Amino acid sequence: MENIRQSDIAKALNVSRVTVSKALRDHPDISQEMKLKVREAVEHLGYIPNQIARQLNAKRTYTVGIVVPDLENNFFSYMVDAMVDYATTQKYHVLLTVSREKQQIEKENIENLIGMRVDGLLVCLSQETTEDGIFRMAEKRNIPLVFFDRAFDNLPFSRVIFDDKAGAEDAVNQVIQQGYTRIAHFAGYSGTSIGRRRSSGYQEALRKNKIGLKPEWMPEGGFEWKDGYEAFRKLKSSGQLPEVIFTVNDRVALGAYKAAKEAGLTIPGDVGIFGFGFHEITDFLDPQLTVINQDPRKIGQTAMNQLLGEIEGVSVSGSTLMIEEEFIWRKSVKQKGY
Amino acid sequence: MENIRQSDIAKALNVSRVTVSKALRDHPDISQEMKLKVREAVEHLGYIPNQIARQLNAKRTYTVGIVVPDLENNFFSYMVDAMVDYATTQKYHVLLTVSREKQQIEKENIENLIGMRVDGLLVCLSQETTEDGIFRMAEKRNIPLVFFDRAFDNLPFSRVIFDDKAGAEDAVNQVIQQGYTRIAHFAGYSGTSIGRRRSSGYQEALRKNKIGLKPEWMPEGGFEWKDGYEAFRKLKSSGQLPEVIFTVNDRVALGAYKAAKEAGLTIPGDVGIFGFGFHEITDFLDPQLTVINQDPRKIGQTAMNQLLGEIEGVSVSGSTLMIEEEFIWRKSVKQKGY
DNA sequence: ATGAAAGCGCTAACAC
DNA sequence: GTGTTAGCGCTTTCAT
Repeated sequence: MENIRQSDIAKALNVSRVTVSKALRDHPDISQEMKLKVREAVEHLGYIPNQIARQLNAKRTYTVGIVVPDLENNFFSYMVDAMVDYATTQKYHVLLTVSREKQQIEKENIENLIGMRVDGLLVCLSQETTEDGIFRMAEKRNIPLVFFDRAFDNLPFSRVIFDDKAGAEDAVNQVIQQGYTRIAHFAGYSGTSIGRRRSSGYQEALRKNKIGLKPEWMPEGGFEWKDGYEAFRKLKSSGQLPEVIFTVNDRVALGAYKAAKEAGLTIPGDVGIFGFGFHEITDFLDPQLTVINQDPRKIGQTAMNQLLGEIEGVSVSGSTLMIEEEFIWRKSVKQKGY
Repeated sequence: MENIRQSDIAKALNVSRVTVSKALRDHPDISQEMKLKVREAVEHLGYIPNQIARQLNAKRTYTVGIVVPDLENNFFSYMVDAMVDYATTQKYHVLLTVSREKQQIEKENIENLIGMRVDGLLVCLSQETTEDGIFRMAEKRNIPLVFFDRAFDNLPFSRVIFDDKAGAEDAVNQVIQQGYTRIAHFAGYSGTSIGRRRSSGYQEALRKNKIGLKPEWMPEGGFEWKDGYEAFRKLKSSGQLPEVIFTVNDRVALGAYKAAKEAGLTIPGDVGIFGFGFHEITDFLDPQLTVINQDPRKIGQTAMNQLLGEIEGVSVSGSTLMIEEEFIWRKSVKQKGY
């Protein structure tokens, strides 16, 4: 059985296709009797409207495109989950693409999605991305676009991002209030805005508390557990171990745990560790990670909501929405109790 | 700037729209000179073909629909990641939906995707699903569909599933070969095919080794960490602790770890634990989990490959593809060294 | 080598 | 109340 069309129903009922079209959309033109007949035929024949045809006509697809760097990272999969959830409640469809952290793939994804005539775009920049050409062209085409989690600063699109600087500063400050002064930071890359914001919160907290910065305590590396592992080993072999390490994310914290344990050090006894993070993994770390908690669902929901708002013309583009973070004390940093 | 069309290019070049259409698709009819001109104009005007119009005409969308129970579960997000990856290399788009483990939402998702005229469907059944009506209708409509990870047995669609029975049987057998006889199984739900297959592999291994089954050592509960936690506590308070526990998945293992540690028991000294699992979490468990390793990317890749094959008419529907699992000894079960 | 005509399935404007 | 006409942007015969 092939797909059946409105005209098939029309033929079966001996009326014109337009009558059917109108009946389906409950147009006042059509009599109740006719509508009933049509509905029966729809049921009986298993008619499902061809959205493609509708979309061509309406010049609208009720579809949004998502470009995400990676879905294996649970952080992103939570965001996408929340986006799909919210889109579905609003009767929008979701076309999903993955950039694999590559600028070139990201660009192709966006072009493909524009070809598919999505009503709007949700993008989280790849770590590589430095060129904004493709975004300029989206701007020219008036395509609603919202950045989430990672964004360009100098483009007229809305952005939904965590308030990392405030989160980091608050956390480091709380740790300092507990009496710590020797606090290192495993900083990811300063080439990314994420890395910069977190580092700047850290530095701000030290500065406000009149604690000097030590470059050797702010090693850059990356965002994976291997990077935390390496950074810890280097720090250890330098003989300059701090009291507490603030890691740029939970994967880096994981690596630091591993290296610390291998070196025969206990957490938090010999060294405390805390960092940005978000989900159940950090509950099961031993000891539980003290964390600046990020809720990826919040960012996903907010971003989709903002985008749909812009599409429907009820929200203004170019907004910056900051998502709050919460510092949660757990076992991996000792509370001295000052 | 609005979207521009082929006719705009045609106007600019003073030729007919058909000439442009042909030039774009490198049709032999058109002169090199003309093609160059067209390409320049495309570049200059920023023309991007309207795929919606193409799709309506071609009666094909080069889009596949995915229905997945949940994206927060890393197990599924890995699968989806692999699917998107593979689809992209084959120039297919992906429409993503999430069923939240609800039969009703799953059904609506499938209807929506059919309305969007996807070329094929990839579905992982929700835990609730018992009715196959919607799948019967997909069958009638000749829509290629491939089940992944969770499937109906009695429908003429292809299925890509882990060979859990073999995996469980092999693992339990290996453990028995190490000299263990007192092995319990935290079994999830026997209402799911996953639960049944894993349990049946466990039972088969015991039977073949002439070890009696003890119902009190095969508690059912669920698939979350709380369930492993509860099951362990019950077992402990019954005073009937086995030497080794085989858990239906890694989350249940996690719960068992937690309960064991709270009870002051060491792993693997007082009790060994192993189970189905797949990703980095199990590397960071302390001790590392001995695991029947499942690779969700394999299932995702294979399922997408099978579906696209069926769409293109080169693969036969109704196939069952079994994905192999690998038993990996790590620290959570002692190898006695027999 | 180029173009005119028709159609993909649906909707909107305007008759009858 | 129901039907006719035209068009969304593109492709595919079939003429010229």
